[in-house]
Amino acid sequence: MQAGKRTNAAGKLIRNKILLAMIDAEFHVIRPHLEYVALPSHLRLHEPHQTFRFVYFPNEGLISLVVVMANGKTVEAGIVGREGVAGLPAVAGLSRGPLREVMQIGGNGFRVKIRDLKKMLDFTPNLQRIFKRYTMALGLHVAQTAACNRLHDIDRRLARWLLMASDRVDSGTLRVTHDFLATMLGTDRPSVSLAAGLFQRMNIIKYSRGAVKILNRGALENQSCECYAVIQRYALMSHPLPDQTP
Amino acid sequence: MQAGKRTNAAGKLIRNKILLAMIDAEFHVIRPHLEYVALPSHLRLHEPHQTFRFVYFPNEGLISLVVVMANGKTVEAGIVGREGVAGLPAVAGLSRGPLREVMQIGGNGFRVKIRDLKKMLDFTPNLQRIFKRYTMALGLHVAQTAACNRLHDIDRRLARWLLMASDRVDSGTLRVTHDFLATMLGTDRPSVSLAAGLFQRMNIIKYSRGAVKILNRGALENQSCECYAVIQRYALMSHPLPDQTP
DNA sequence: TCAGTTACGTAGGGTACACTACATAACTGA
DNA sequence: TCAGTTATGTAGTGTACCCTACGTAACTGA
Repeated sequence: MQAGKRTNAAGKLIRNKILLAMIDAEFHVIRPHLEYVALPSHLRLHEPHQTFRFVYFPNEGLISLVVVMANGKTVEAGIVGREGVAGLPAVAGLSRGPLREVMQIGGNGFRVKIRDLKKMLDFTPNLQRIFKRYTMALGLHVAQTAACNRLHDIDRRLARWLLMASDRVDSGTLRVTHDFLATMLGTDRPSVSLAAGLFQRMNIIKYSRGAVKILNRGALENQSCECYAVIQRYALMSHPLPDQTP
Repeated sequence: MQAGKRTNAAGKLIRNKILLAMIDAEFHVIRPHLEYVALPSHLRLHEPHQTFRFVYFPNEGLISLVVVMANGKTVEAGIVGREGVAGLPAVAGLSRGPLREVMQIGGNGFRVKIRDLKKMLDFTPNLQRIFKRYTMALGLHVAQTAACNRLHDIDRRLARWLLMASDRVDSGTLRVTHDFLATMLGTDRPSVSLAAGLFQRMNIIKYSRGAVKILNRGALENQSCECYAVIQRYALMSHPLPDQTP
């Protein structure tokens, strides 16, 4: 069982790394509560200042943590793939949060009611430790992003974002538009088109109507700022537990 | 005792709100490990990518969490006063972090060796809950700061910073230079001087050689962006436990 | 008292980028 | 097939702010 594949009660295969990193004894506690849900692109899992209702464990796809200002401007503070979980403030006991959590790239995943999760947390100390480490690592990720958004120009931030997103969806092709990228990078769409057009002319990426393909990853890493490596480094620190899948 | 003032073993009065929020039974566990230390301005409590050695509970003063880029540019990701604690990644089990933790405004406080703290955490579940909530609240604070640094101009960010700092040191006078403010706001010193000069001509603040005095708090709040209110709101959520001091 | 240091004032050029506007090309559905 | 919608190309203007440079004023210590 330790070495076998995991599924929820309905037999849906689990790919989310947090669920896979749980120890068997505790996984059996959460398993009955794992509801398989489609997470299509642009779906908003949580709106700012609303009460959390679910915690989401994505199997695939990408969740953006976005700050929305009163004037409508937005910028991404963090990013969550199948290595993570969305709805963390609720786990820590904060009923609301200032972030929009939105599917940037679609996929599927599992959700658990906050109430159910809270009831089980006292009996799953190992999961608590996983949450603790992941929360901290995400916080450091957000901090580095904060600095990057202030200090680095659009070209480098775009390169960083593409690399990070690519890592989290395990794919060299990303289904995103310039418009959505602008929302993430805290800039406007023409600025993204300029930066993306530059990379395309350099044969680093290739894109068309909502799909970006990375052609030369090494070159993209050269274009990116140091923030990619920093975030990568501390993201890895959050997964000390062995992946129990074969 | 519940209603009395708290001190460390050497009799030093405790003003840090996390230590004051602990329940008696757990405070007795940590008390012998609380080492009273001076925290003078500009003291670096932790350097990026170094191993954490202590957790700090400031009594007064202000700790800045600063991201330092390879090119030497810096920007503040978060801020900690006597309501909080520095060195959180170590508490969560991450031995290092990308942030510089530096005293922005001097004071005194208590420190605990990471090793000692880790040993006691299993026996202090209530403190664990406090850390969990505070970590999350600080993460949300950092996220909002990230967005603010990207989307709002220097005037508003300066106003926000002065208000936040003033709240955390319980004082209308802040001992900071334009130079240090530039480091925090991720800009250069002349830009800070221009913004500060504007506020001074408006009789909102008054400053001279490293001391800024807030003359008209309401006006400063009007100059600030919404981020001040947002951060304020979620910072308050992190302190659900009654303050046990009279 | 005076040199050295630190903090702030200010100015001018350069640039990234925000904003607006409009054009084109591709997909979509009736 | 064609209108409507969506995604991207591109241009031109304005501006915040970065960068550098240099000046002045206040504090500090010998």
